[in-house]
Amino acid sequence: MGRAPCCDKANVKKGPWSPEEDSKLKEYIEKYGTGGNWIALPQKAGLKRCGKSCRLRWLNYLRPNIKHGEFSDEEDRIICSLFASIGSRWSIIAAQLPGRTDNDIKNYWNTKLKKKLMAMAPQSQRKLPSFPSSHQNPSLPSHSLSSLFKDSGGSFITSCYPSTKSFPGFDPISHISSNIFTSNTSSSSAVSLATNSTLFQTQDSLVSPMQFYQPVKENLLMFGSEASCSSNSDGSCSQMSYGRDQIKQEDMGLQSYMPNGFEENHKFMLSYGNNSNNNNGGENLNQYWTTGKPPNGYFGETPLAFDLMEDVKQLISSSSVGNGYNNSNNFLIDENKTQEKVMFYN
DNA sequence: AACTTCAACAACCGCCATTGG
DNA sequence: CCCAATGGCGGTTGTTGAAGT
Repeated sequence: MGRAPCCDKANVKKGPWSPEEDSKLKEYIEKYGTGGNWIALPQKAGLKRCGKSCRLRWLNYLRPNIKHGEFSDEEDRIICSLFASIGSRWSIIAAQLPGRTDNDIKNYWNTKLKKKLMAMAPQSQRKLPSFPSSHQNPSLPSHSLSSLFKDSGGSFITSCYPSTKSFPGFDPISHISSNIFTSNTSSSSAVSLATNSTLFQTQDSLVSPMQFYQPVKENLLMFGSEASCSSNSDGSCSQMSYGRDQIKQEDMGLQSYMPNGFEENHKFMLSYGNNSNNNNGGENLNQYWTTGKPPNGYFGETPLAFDLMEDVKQLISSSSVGNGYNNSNNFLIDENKTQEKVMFYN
């Protein structure tokens, strides 16, 4: 038996919204709020619309401070840079562009920005390379420019936008706020990206997508709303930490963030604990890593990025570190309990 | 003027994650 | 723990108007 429909399809209006419907919805929400229930809202507001449709209309068009119209060069830059990094995570990208909706950005990318990019590409490379198929890596963004780098040997973007050429789409994104990837919802995981130049170089010494990011801290790739870096005993620290959302909701998305340089010759360490000092979970895991054997697939096996998340999930759910998915003590947590992290060291 | 093509964007659909009974 | 309801997201389709023939 299939899922029950969210509304009575026969009795809901579809198609473009009329001004009357808009004002009904706007007035109702401004007066009563959404009540946390979109499904019930249309009936209360006197609308013959599906709840989902109301939600979309409100979020994409009616809510205050929505920006319509031309995208600025600055916005182009941010979109392109983020797309190159995380792929088609439109909601995350939209969170970095106040007033823009994910739908808006998606449309803008599909109709203009992508073409702009293609138009600037050399003739021989105008066809975007094929992306990894879903059976290889179903979670990889379908239009990930990181994949594009891999598949095209890294030459596509560089030949479009050599480093000497100023192009709004692929300048470094140092201007992006440190709370990049912070969603505007209750979960406030954030990301800051950093790398050293060698770490992210592709195997064939061509350009890496990460070169578009300004290094913030050497040898560090961190996902989290504040920069906390734990060093290895030898002082080296190459760390990636991911916000809670990346782990819980988009855990496989971790692969998307795996820079090429990590695929070989890098060890990884997974650490859990609370924010300032590792708790037992972290200690257990550190011990696991320093004294025990790493999970299969961690060292020198390619494609590491593809295997990594499975191993992380395995670790998290293993008895040695407890059930990290459900037991928040096993994550790094900030004082607001919004910043749970997984870290990797080399 | 009529028709066709194309671009832009609004809206829908289906899937998946989360939540709460 | 299970499952239905709901929310959120990304991909896709539909609609509209402008431009071209």
